Amino acid sequence: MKLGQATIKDIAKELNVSPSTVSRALKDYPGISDETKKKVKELAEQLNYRPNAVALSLRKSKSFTIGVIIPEIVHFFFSTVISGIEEVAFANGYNVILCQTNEKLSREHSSIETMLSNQIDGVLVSFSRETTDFGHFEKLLGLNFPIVFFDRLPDLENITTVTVNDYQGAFDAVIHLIQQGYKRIIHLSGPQNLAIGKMRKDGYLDALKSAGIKVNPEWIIECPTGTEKESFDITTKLFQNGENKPDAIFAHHDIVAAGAMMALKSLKYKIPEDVGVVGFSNWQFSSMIDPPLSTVSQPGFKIGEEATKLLLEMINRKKGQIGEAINVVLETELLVRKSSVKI
Amino acid sequence: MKLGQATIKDIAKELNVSPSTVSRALKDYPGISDETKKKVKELAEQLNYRPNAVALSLRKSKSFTIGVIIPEIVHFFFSTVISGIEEVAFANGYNVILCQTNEKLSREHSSIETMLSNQIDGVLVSFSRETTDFGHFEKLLGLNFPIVFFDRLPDLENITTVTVNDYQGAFDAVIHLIQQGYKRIIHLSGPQNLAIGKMRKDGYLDALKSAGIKVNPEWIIECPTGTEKESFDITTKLFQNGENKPDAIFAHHDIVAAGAMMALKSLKYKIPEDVGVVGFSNWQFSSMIDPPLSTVSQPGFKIGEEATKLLLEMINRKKGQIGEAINVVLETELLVRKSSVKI
DNA sequence: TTGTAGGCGTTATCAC
DNA sequence: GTGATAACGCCTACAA
Repeated sequence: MKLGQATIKDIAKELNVSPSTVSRALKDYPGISDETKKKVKELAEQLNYRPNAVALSLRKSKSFTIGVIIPEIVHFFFSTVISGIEEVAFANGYNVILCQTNEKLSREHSSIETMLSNQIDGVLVSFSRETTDFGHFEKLLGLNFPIVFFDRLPDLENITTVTVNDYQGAFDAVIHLIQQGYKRIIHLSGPQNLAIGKMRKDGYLDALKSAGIKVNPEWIIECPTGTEKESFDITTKLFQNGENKPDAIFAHHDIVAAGAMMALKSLKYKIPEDVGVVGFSNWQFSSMIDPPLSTVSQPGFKIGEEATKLLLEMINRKKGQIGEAINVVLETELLVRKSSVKI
Repeated sequence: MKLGQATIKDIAKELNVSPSTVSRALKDYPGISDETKKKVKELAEQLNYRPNAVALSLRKSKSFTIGVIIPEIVHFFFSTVISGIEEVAFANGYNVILCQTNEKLSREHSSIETMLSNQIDGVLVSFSRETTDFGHFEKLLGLNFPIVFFDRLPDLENITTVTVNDYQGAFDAVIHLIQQGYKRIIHLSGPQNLAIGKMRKDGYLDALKSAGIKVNPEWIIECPTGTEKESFDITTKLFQNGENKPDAIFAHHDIVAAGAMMALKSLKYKIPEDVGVVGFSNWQFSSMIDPPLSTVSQPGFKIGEEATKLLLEMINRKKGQIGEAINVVLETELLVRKSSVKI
């Protein structure tokens, strides 16, 4: 009532009818005379009446609001996902409440608490890097509360998920490098406690195996934080000395790849002639760097869309009953640019 | 009640006390026996009681929710702003409802409507490119509804705003180019119906004037959509033929600059030797492209923080009474990288 | 120290 | 066709 907003009562009083009549008139319920309807609607228009969604939420025990829990908004990938979420939610009359966890478990807990307090109808989750125990989600799942996990999946049964085929994406990328004639392909991997990190590594390993290349365990180097600087340092160290140096890099994501490329360039290696590079995620910058970075694109917007569609279906009890698992896996696409084209 | 959540009533019934007693006990109101308090709190804990924020909103006519209206979430700048907003809101117990307009006025209207329906306590706005009439905001401002405009400002009096000093940022950038010895500096400008576009152009113009360089009106080329491709095409055309070609580009933002750089490179111009380039906004990719792009960095996160702080103050009626204008202007920082260092 | 009642805005149910 | 009432969950002035 900040705005001195008109309520149904105000309209009722002004027209000397009961609030229920006004309510019915506004919603074109049967059994209201056309005359009353008209009067009510006109006055509503005039007073700029706007239904109070909070009162409706209380009344209906439904808020038409969904929550989104995300590690970091500023990651390009996540921002595209949010964009997709927002589109579908908006189109269906749902609001989006956003919380970023900054990869902190504590923040994940409190975000969920406030969201539940706010009676969200369901939640889309990509959990934090710190999250290893999923009790807070299990409790909700046990109550059949609608949750869709996207991008990062917990090790739980009967959950609804949307991911990309990270394994296949990685596999394709490495096969591509092999086809281009690269032989000593290293992997700058992501944290191995996230499924996503494991999947990409597995794709890398299987690609090498399928080409009959023996895997050197030293070729897998973890980049836990995933910053540009980290991978710059790692790459510099790797290529500075020693023999039998790698001739290609498959990076866990584009930032890591970019850091590696900068290191290579500062060491005067030529990309792609001396070293080929492929990243993951198709960040916005990837096509603009020099040479343009080959990468595996993930359909972020689509992930957001799909996850939200599923969530809304669960909310409306069409799908996702207890015990029913739905797992959507979206395909990646290998974008071949200059950084990996030797031939 | 999706979750079969316990309510105050449930607790009251179980303990054979009245709901008001429970309410008071939970909030440590004076005049409740320690014994009752303890019993109530224990049971609340046990039942996993969680206050219903919706009921509270209705009761108090205050939702502890703020709205954010933003053109595009996937713009790096905006995503950093959102991040700042989210941080401050979260720290103060406020929720953030997010709507992106995709630069559509119609969407801006409907987003505001639903947000108001949801009884948001205030709103942070960066309006769409299509918005030229501000009636919908004026109406709210007239009702003393808390609004903070950021980044893009409407031409209205007595409003609360947070921006960066676009003029100064542009001025600094162009002076820098001049100091580097560039003489024929063109400006790939933004849409001139946004203040931001005008400010940057004015900074450009004044910098040239202050250096005694006569401005050639043909040196200002508008890039209305601001895509990479657009600026690639414009730049290609510009540098392909004709004499007395420009020797530097000041671009309205980094994407435009990146498009221009790609065009220059494909025409075999050397950056920065033949042509210097400076962008605006310090997008994430800017330091990673080749050569790294000099740019004017805007403190996006800080904008979000400041705007939210102001909004919360207005909501709590500490500042921002009718007729009081607060305009925060944050300073930009020129980041000199390779793309503009000739000397 | 605790209980009662009314109300925030809306609508479903029953009554006239 | 329309009105009165109760209820969603919570808080608080007032009463006891």
